[in-house]
Amino acid sequence: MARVTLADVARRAGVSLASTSRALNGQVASAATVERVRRAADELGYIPDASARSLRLRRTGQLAFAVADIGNPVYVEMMREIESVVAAEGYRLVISRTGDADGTLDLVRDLNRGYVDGLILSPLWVTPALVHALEESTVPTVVIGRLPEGTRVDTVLADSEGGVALAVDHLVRTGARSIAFINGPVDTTPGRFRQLGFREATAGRPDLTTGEFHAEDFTIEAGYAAAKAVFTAEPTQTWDAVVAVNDLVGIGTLHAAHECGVVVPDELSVIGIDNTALADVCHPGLTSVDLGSTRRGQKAARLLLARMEDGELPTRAVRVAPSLQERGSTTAHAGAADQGQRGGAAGRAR
Amino acid sequence: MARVTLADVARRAGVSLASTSRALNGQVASAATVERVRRAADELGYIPDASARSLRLRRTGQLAFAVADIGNPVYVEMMREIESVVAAEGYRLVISRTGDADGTLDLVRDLNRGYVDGLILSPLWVTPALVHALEESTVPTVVIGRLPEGTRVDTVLADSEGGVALAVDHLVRTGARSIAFINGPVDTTPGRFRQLGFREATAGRPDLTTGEFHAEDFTIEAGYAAAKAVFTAEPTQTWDAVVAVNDLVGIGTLHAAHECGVVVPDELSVIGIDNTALADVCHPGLTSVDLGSTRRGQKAARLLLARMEDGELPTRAVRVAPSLQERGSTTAHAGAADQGQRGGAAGRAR
DNA sequence: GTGAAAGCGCTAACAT
DNA sequence: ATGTTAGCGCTTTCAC
Repeated sequence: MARVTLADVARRAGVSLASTSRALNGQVASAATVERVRRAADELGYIPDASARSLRLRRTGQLAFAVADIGNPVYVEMMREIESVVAAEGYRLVISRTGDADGTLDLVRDLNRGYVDGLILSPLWVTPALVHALEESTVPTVVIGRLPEGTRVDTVLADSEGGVALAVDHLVRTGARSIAFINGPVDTTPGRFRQLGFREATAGRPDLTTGEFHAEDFTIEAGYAAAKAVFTAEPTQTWDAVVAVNDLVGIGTLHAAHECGVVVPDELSVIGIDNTALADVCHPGLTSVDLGSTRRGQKAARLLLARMEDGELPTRAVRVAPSLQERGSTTAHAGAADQGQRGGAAGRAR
Repeated sequence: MARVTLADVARRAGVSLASTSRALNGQVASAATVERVRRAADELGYIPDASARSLRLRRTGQLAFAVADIGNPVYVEMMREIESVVAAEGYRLVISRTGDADGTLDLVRDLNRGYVDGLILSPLWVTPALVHALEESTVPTVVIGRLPEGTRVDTVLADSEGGVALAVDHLVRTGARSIAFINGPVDTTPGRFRQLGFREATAGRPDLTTGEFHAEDFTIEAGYAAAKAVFTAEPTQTWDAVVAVNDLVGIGTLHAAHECGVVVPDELSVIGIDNTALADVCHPGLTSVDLGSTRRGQKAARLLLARMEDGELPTRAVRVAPSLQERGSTTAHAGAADQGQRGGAAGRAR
C-alpha cells in the first residue's frame, strides 16, 4: 500500500488539512473533530513523516551523542545518563561514532545539515580545525572535555589534574615512593591533561621516583602490553605503584602484574581513573579516581537543553569534582606518610 | 547570519535553481556552470539541508543499528563491522539503544517516520507485538537473532545450540562430568536458545550431572553474583565446569571462583560465549565459543543493503557457524574421554 | 545545457 | 473552531 499522508487522513475524516494537523498535534480543535481525525488516522495507520515535519518545524526532535570509542564503559555510563535527561524532554538520542580526528571533524560539519537539533561531543582529539568547526557550527553543541581557553562553546570538564593528584596523594600517603604513570596516547586530550596532572602532582617532590609510560590506546589490551613492558624493562626499576590513565589500562596493568608474579597490592599498588563498573569487578578491585562520568553526562545534557532554549546564553564551562574510590588494588592507609619506603622487592619484575 | 539555501547560491552564481542543484549533484551541466556554482557555494558556505533533501528524495542516507545494551562488547564488534560495510556504500550509521521490550517496539514503530533508510536490529526480547511491527514496518530491516518460524523478515542467526554443544563437548572431552550452565534471563532470545542448546547437548547422557542457574542480566556483575551463589550453595554440589551464557557472565564467574578459592582451570573449567576481546585479557584467559559476531555484523549489513536495493527479494536467513577458542580457563585435552572423573574436590565451594 | 514550475508532507498564518 | 493558502529547501520533470 502507498504511503498514508495527512491529506489522506483529512479526506477520510472529512475535515480540512489544517484541522487534521491541529487535531493530531493537540492544538485548538473541537472534541468531535479530534475524535473523527483520531479514528481516521488509526484506521489508515497514519504515521507522520519525519522529514516533512522537520523541514517545516526546523527541528528533528533528535539529539546526538558522539564519542570516539563506544567500547569504553565510561561513555556508556554517560550515554545512559544523557539519554535519561533528554528523553524526559521528549528528545530521542542517537549515538555516533566519531572515529579519529578527521572523523570527528566530518561529523561536526555534517550535523550542520540538520540531522539533529543538538550535539554532545566527547572528543579525544581537539584540533584547531575542530575548534573552528565547533564555533562555526549552527547546531547547539556541548563538549565534554577541554577546549582551548576562550573557545565559545559550552563545556563540561572533568578535573583531570585534580583527579590524578588525588591518586598520587593516596599512593604517597600509603607509602609509595616510586610511581609509574601509564598513560594512553598523549596526543589526545585525556592523555595530555592526565599527564599534566601527574607531573604537577609529583613536581617538587625529590623523595619520589616517577616514570611515564604509554599504552597505545585506552584499552585493556594496550594497557596490558604497556604494563608488561614496564614490569620487564631493563635496567630493572622497582615501582611501588602505578597510576593508570583509565580503568581499562589499569585492568590491563593488573593482568600484566599477575602474569609477572607481582602481587597487588602487597608489592604494587594500582590506581585507575574513571571508576567504571569494571573496577568493581576485577580482582583485586581496582582503586579508581571517579571523574564523575554520570554527573558529566547529566550536566552536559542540561547545558545542551539550556543552550537550545536560548542560543544567546553566555558560554559556560561546568566543572565536576573528582573523588577517590578505594578498592583492593591499593593498601589501606599505612598511617603517617613518613613511614618511609615500603618493604621488599615491591613491584620488581620477575 | 541566516541560513544559506540553494536559492542563495543560485542567485550568487547567476544561474537557475535547477542548474545549481544539478551542478552540485554531478548531473548534466556545463563545466563553466559547475565552476561558478561551486565557487558561489564555497563563498557562501552553503550546506544542503538534510530534511528538505530527505523529503524530496524519500531517503536519508542514514541507517540505524539498534541494540538493547551497548555495554556488551559483542555489540561493539558488530557495530564496527556494520559501519565499515555501510560506510563503503555511502551510508552513515547511527546507534540506538532499544532498552526493554517496549522500547524495542517503540523504536521499530518510530523508525517508520522515516528517520533512517534501514535498520539492523538485535533484539533481546522478541514478542509477538514486535514480530508484527517488524512485518508491518516499511523500513527495510534485518534482525540479528532468531525470529519465529515463517516471519517475513531477513535474519542472520548465530548457531546458539551448536555453539553450546561445542562448549559441552570440549568440557566432556577434557574430563568434566558435572557441568553447570549459568544462563542470563531466560525470557530473552539468547537466554532461551542457549538454554535449549545446553539441554540438547547434555540430553541422553546419564554420565553427566548438570545444573542450570540464572544471572539476572548479561553482565559481569550479574554473572559474578550468580556464580557466587552457585559456589556457595547448600547442599554443596561439586562442579567440574561452568558454561556461561556469555563472556561477561563468564568473567563474573571467574571472579567469583577466585574469591571462593576455586582454582581455574585445575578445579573448575569455565567457558564463555561470544569470544569477545575481554576473554583474551582476563586471567586465566576465558575459553569461549565464537558465535561470529563480526561475521554476523557483516552479513547483516550486506543483507540490509540487498534488501534496500530490492524489496521484493525473498526473505533470507543467513547462518553463521560457531567455533571454539581455547584459552586458560579450560584444561588442555585430557586425552580420551574415558579417563573418568577429574580429581579431588574440583570446584567444590570453599 | 538551461530555466520555469511543480510538489515531496507538513504546519502556521490568516481569514472566516 | 475551521478552512484556505503559502511555503519550509530541495530535486526533477518538462519545455526550450
